[in-house]
Amino acid sequence: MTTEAEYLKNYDASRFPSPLVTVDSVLFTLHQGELCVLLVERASQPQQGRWGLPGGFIDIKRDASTRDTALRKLTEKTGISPSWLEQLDTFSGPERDPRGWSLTVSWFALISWVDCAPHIATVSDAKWLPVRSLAGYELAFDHAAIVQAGLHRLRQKTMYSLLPVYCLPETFTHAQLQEATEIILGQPIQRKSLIRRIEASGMLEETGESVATGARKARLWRRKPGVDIHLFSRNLLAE
Amino acid sequence: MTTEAEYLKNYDASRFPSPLVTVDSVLFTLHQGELCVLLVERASQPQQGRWGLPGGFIDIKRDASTRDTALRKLTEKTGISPSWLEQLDTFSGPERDPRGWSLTVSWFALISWVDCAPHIATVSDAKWLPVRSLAGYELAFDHAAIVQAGLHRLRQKTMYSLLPVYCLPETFTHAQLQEATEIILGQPIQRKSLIRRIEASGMLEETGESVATGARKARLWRRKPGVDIHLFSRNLLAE
DNA sequence: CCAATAGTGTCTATTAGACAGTATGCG
DNA sequence: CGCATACTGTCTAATAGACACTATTGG
Repeated sequence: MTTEAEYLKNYDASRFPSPLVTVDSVLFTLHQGELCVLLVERASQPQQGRWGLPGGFIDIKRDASTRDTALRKLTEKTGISPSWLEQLDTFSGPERDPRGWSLTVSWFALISWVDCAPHIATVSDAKWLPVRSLAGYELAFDHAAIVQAGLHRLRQKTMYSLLPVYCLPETFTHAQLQEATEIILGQPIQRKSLIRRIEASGMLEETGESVATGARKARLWRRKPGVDIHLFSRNLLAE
Repeated sequence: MTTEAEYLKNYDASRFPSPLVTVDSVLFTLHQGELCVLLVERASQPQQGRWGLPGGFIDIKRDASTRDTALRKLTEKTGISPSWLEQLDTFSGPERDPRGWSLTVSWFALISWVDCAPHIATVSDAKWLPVRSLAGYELAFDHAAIVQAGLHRLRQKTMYSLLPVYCLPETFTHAQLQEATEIILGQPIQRKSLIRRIEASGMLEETGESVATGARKARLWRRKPGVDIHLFSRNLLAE
């Protein structure tokens, strides 16, 4: 009989072959009417020179979870933290990375373009790619599939929540949220439906400010501090 | 400059400290009016003797993905494959396993009780625990949190799909599906609403058989082969 | 025929879609 | 004052909830 203490004293984690573990993030933003995903150029082998998702290995000395790893890697690239971050899926198998059996924990993130554009613009190994241009790229590893999973999550969740607010600056108008939603869904939505949802959600509050848009001034809104995302029980665009 | 081939030749995966990776599954079934989760008694350290989720290490020689690992471990315990299996979430951190920084990929699974009861009944280290009795158990590691995540997924998805069919035998009546749904949601639903959804989903077909229940015979239904799950655009019980 | 369960008809409630109508601000 | 854009009112459509009604089967 071995006690747990004795067992742990003699435990050697390297005795069994273990997969290569990485953490990758699909970070979306909206810019100039386009939904864009953040890509980084791989500086080292394998697949050196290819574009792929921002990510890398867990630093078990510093990261308290894979969320921390995702945040750390994104902060390195964008300069700031995403406004939204949730786990997406894991992808695994013997073939997806030439170094061997590998597993990546993927995260799904949103950020407003104005919040991170300055930093991205100054680095040459990171860029925003419009998702409609993805077809022309051969991404590293299976990152194309991970981006597709992220797109699917984004579009689904946009149908039953106000998730697109996390792609907008701190304050925004109804029209901006409508445009963000329409870009993500790829089709127009009813402004009235959106405004009804904003009221029902309890997620947003007026700042009291207005902005001129060339005609009647539009009220500015922001996320209520400490209020969680609201999930609706019906979808938009339920054909 | 190193080519990818040269790089891979010299690559040593064990150079960097890597997390301990496991795969665990939350397998639910319905039995005697109760929602139950499969637990196994840990035969070895750490946490020997505690009950926890069926799972274990990836066998990189045999498993083509963590789905394969989940299936392999479930098959060892239940004797057969679950009717539903989807990825749930990953849980990670330095404290969740006493052996060190660890990560588990959790899977969410459903099975009909009649399909696996015979095998479970013959093994002493596995059992079905009604979820309402979970409070009295100290599960191994953070498995209590993983079970809660599974329960949440099950209840959410039951609101916008016919997921409970995967807890039923191959053929079943409307009344059985209604009862399964009510046990999962913990409250009664309208039979008419359920039947409307069955028709609209296109997921089920009549077998042509009927069963006597003590009164009028009930028609039997089964999942149409090759037909995927249907997601509704509105929830049941949208208070 | 009666009891019990299966299955249907149909009215109401809720919320999205459509779109017309009103309000406001600037030239 | 006119126009563009912001915002509102209100009708329709789709689908869930409620519940009464009919159908079938065994005794």
